[in-house]
Amino acid sequence: MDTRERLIESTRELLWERGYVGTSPRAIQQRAGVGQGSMYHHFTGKPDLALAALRRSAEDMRAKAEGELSGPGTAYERIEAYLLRERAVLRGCPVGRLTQDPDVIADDVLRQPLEETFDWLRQRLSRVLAEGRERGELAAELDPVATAATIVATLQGGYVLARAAASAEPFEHAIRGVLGLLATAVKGRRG
Amino acid sequence: MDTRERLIESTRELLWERGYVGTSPRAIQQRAGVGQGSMYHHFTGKPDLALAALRRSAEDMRAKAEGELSGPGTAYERIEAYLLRERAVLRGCPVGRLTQDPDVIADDVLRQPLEETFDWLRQRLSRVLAEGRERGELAAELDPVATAATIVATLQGGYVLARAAASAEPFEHAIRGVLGLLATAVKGRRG
DNA sequence: CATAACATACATACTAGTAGGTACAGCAGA
DNA sequence: TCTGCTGTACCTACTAGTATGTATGTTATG
Repeated sequence: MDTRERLIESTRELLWERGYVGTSPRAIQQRAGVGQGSMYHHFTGKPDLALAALRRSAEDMRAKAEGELSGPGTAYERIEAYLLRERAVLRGCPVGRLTQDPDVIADDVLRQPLEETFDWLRQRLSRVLAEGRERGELAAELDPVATAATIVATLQGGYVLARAAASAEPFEHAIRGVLGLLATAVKGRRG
Repeated sequence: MDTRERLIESTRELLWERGYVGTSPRAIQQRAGVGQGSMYHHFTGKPDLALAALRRSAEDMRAKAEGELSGPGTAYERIEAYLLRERAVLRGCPVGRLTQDPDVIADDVLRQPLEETFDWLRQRLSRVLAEGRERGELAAELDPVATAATIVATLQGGYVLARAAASAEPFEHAIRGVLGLLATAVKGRRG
């Protein structure tokens, strides 16, 4: 792996472990095994490095979600597959994590990839739900846009609860709960 | 307001604005208009101050939730009142915010109030849901424990999305979505 | 009542170490 | 030899805290 690549991967790890304000250029250099000069050669500074790392994390997240959501099965099954894979990993969301960092949110260049990623995910889920409704799998009353936002929020909030509890239990309950609620909107299961 | 009180309130503000690692003792002193010696007289250090601030925020959050959840009305109405008040404030959760801070999560003394607060909230919502089910307001299939976790997660996740978008829109969608899903489990509304 | 003894409250100066960089010199390959 | 890359030195500001001082009470004792 070349120097630039090592810097990006080390930054990804540190942003995940320590957040943006908690990650120093020095720490990145040490983890990557790269001198200060090299780092400032490849990147203009800490925000530039963070942007590269963040874009890669967002890309990863998007590709994985697309894998499950574009797969076969009913709308419910695809969303279930997506949520259960996230539950299986239970590592937390490297993108969502950064939303709590004031320096990231204050910088529009850094915030934009965050916003785009969540917008994409909500729209993608919304399309899956709308398709399911058109096919008659889901109740007509179900609001695809609002429900998609709820699913993404449940996932992100589940990670918040898991960190507070230092345990996976609240996260698993939250996923089970949203799938249970969604199941009540599945036609054929009702009544 | 005396010195100790000003220190706690300034710490609360800064923890909310900048997080734990982003909040320095110096910044706290300056905002409180208090000298360094005074700060270290009243508190042993940064973690001690953060603990006092965090406990107060948790207490606030709990008291407000209890106000809505112990009020009159059906289970659905009380939960709706709670969620809509949070939506009206749309300030974010000062407790949930700290879960993304590694130094807070790593310190059991600081993490404990976070865990207790969310555990309490999940249990409180769970009891409201169980009562609603017993009274025949809600479908028998509804899982109170899982659904309570979903509601708390939706709220916390909604704040995550709102920060990423620098807008209240995703948060409002998420709240509307979870209330819509919950409404499908309200008896009399089905079919 | 006067005053010594002591605790409380607040302030200033100082510390080692880190944050986030700039400036520049050397070196290896095309 | 020029360009890309890397290493070393240096810089200013800040972090979290200690050490040491002083001003103001608050009892205890004669």
